[in-house]
Amino acid sequence: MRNQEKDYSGVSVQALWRLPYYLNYIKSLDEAKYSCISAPIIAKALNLNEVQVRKDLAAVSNSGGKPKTGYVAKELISDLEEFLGYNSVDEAILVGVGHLGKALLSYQGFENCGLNILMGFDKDEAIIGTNVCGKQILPLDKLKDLCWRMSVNVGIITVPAKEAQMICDMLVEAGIRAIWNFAPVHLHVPDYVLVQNENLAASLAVLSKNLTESLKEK
Amino acid sequence: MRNQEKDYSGVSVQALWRLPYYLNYIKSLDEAKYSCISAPIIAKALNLNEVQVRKDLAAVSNSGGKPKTGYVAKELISDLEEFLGYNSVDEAILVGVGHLGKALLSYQGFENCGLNILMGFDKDEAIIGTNVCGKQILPLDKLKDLCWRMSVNVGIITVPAKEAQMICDMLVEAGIRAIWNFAPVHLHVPDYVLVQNENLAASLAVLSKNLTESLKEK
DNA sequence: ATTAAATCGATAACAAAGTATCGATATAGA
DNA sequence: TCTATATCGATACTTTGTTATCGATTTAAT
Ligand SMILES: NC(=O)c1ccc[n+]([C@@H]2O[C@H](COP(=O)([O-])OP(=O)(O)OC[C@H]3O[C@@H](n4cnc5c(N)ncnc54)[C@H](O)[C@@H]3O)[C@@H](O)[C@H]2O)c1
Ligand SMILES: NC(=O)c1ccc[n+]([C@@H]2O[C@H](COP(=O)([O-])OP(=O)(O)OC[C@H]3O[C@@H](n4cnc5c(N)ncnc54)[C@H](O)[C@@H]3O)[C@@H](O)[C@H]2O)c1
Repeated sequence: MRNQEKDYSGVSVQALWRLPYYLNYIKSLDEAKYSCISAPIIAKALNLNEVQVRKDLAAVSNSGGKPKTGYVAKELISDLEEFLGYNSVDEAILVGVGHLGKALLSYQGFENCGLNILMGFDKDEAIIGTNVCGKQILPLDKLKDLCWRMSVNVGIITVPAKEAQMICDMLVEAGIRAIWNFAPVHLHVPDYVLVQNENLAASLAVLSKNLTESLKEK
Repeated sequence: MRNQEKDYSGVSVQALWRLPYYLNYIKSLDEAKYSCISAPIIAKALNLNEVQVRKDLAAVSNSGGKPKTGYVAKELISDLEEFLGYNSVDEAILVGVGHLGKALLSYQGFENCGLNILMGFDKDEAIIGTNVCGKQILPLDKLKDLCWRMSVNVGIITVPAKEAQMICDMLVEAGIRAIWNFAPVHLHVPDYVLVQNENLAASLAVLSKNLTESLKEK
């Protein structure tokens, strides 16, 4: 529901979620001081179990670590980036250029993660023809043709919940292979299309439930 | 890393994530036609296992279901809402009123989920004093005092990654008990403070990894 | 009234993820 | 050079989460 189910390449879904944190942490280190980094140190920094870190790293890196010293930071970084696909760019389009859509369109950080959002689509005449951070906003009727022509694989849905399934169908029709869905609904897609849900309301529910329980404890 | 670890009230973390989808789905049904709803139907609609649905519902609802007919939709809705804490409001403040922060501040949907974002904080003079959807933007030096006075429990972090830990410390100092963190970094907090990470970059990594593998398959 | 079909709840089997342990090995310091 | 220690990788174990099965129960149709 939340994540993809399958675990590709021997890496579990949950492990995959941890990888960006490893990468981020290792990158944040002072290179001179930490040319090598060990599993226990990473584990401590990220509040994880040391064995888990070792296992996760083993799954994505052949570089291997040395007893006493740990792993070579540089190699880990490049292995993680390679594994996460940060080096190969996916082309994406976004549908629904409202508050959230605009935030995503203007975010630079995705480019470092191998996602290139080419343009936005909306049904609102007022916004069609404008651009957000240099990215054009186009009408929906251009969607299919452009996706085919530019071989876009990823579609981002930031329209209101009740429009989401319709837009989803349109994206599938346009040859999209993966959908990043921010609308709080379950989408129906053919088998060959991936859906990654980013359900902030669900996330919030988890937070508030835990908060309630945590406050109760005292 | 991604979620809270503990499973309160006999509901696993993963189950908790599914609950909002159940709620959403059941609410979307035509009341007249579906005054009762069965686990197999819900399972089919959300692409889940029937037994899992039954188990999840059993954990949050005492209403119980009847053979042949299923559960009473109305009761399920109210039990789910109650369990998820949608009836009791948490007060929140948000720090970092940039692209993403503005989107969150202007989103109405959180109110139905029991989250009330009172106001925003930023360090940028240009935005301080303005308001977003009726919510005031204040300078950081007002943060601590206001949080104490209004007994704010939830803090939302939407500042750049490198500022996040500092803001986090400030929130902890201000008595915040739960942090919803949108910056792609691991935050260090005392035991009694909850952190829910909303790491879009990590989410994207999962998506793009799966996409790559999925495209490879054919 | 009896029977057939659908669904429930409980239990049990299975699968996945996380953690502990242990021997092997590389390094730093005696 | 030798020894103590930190860390690795592999294996075994534990916990958590998912799925299958089965008897019991309710309803609707014969
Ligand atoms: N803003 C948030 O913080 C936030 C939080 C959680 C979830 N979400 C979800 O994200 C989605 C977008 O939220 P938002 O706050 O940006 O909403 P919004 O109303 O600001 O933007 C929606 C945009 O979609 C466009 N749109 C509507 N119907 C369309 C259609 N059929 N085709 C193309 N474009 C269409 C509208 O013109 C508008 O520009 C919603 O599903 C919402 O539930 C948003
Ligand atoms: N925009 C997105 O789509 C997106 C996606 C993924 C992650 N994020 C993360 O969310 C965070 C915010 O992203 P954004 O795109 O809104 O950035 P942004 O630059 O648009 O906004 C950041 C805001 O924080 C304020 N700020 C900076 N330092 C501050 C401080 N010390 N105290 C108070 N306010 C401060 C700035 O004035 C600005 O208003 C970042 O950590 C980013 O990595 C954003």
